[in-house]
Amino acid sequence: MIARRTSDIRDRIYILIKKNHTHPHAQLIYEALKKEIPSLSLGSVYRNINILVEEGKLWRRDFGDGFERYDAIANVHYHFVCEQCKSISDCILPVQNNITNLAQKKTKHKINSHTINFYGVCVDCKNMIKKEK
Amino acid sequence: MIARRTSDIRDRIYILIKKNHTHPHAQLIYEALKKEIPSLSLGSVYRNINILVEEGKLWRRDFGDGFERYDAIANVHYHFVCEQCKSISDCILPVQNNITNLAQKKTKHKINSHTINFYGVCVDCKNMIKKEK
DNA sequence: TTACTTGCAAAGATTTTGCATCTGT
DNA sequence: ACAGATGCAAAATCTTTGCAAGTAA
Repeated sequence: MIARRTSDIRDRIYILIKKNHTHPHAQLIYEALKKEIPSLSLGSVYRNINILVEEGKLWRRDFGDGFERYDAIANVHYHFVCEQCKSISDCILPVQNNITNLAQKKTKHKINSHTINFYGVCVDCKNMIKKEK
Repeated sequence: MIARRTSDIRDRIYILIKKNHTHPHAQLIYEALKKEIPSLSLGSVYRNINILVEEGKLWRRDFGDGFERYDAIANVHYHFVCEQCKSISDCILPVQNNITNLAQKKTKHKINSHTINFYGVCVDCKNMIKKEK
C-alpha cells in the first residue's frame, strides 16, 4: 500500500459523504466543497474519492443515472430511488440474511453479499402530483 | 408515440438480448451483430436500444462497471455479479414481495418494485482460484 | 412520397491522467 | 529532501446527435 499523507480535501470529502444521505456524485461534492476551498479542482475530488474507495472507506454505488455515487460504509442499508425525480435515499431495513441464504441454495456461485434497491415515487413527488390535481 | 417501421437491426438486437443472459452492453451487441450485418454502426445499436427501452421491451440495468446493460423483460429476476471477473448472470429466485411490503411499512415513499443484486465469486473464478493453489 | 432508419462523424457527458508545482512529514 | 497531493488541461470512455442518404409502407 502507498503511504498516504493527511489531506484536508480527502477528509472533507469523506465527512461530506458520511453526513449526506443523498449519495452525492463527484460534481455535487465538488460544488459543495468549492465554497469552502475556492482553489479546489474537480480532478482532486475524483482522485480522492478513488483513494477512499481503495482504502475501503467508501463504496461505489450506481443507480443508473449516469453518475457514480458513494456510500460511507458504516452499516449495511438499502436504497430507495424515486422514479420521478431520480433522488436517492436510504431505506433502513434489517439486513435480509435469509435472502442471501436462499440465493446461495439456488446457485453454485459463492455469494458474499447483496444490495436491494426499491423503486417508486418519493414523498415530495407524491405531494407535487397531489397539488397538480 | 412515433410510428415505427419494422427494422431488422432492432429485431436482432432484441432477440440477442432476450437470448443472451449475460446482459451484454452496446459495444458487445455491436460486435456480435457486426458479424452478420457488416454495415452496422454503433450509433444504430444505441438508437435502437433506446427505442426498445422506450417501447417498454427492455429495461436498462446498471451494475456499476461503466456500461449500460439491458434486460429483456419477461419475468422479474435477480442478478449475480462476480466481484472478480465482473460477469453478470441471472439469479432465479421467487419474487420477494414480502420485502417490498416490509420496506413499505418503514417509509412514506410509495414503493412500486425492487431489484436485488448478489455479489460474490462465480463458479469459473472459484475453479480458477483452486487451480492456482 | 412520406417520414422512419441508417452510417458516419462530430459532439456531449462523466471520469481519468500527465505534468509541473506545492506541501506534509 | 522525498514522495504524496493538487490544479489545470488534455485525454479517455461511453453515449447521444446532426446530417445526408437509404428504405419500409
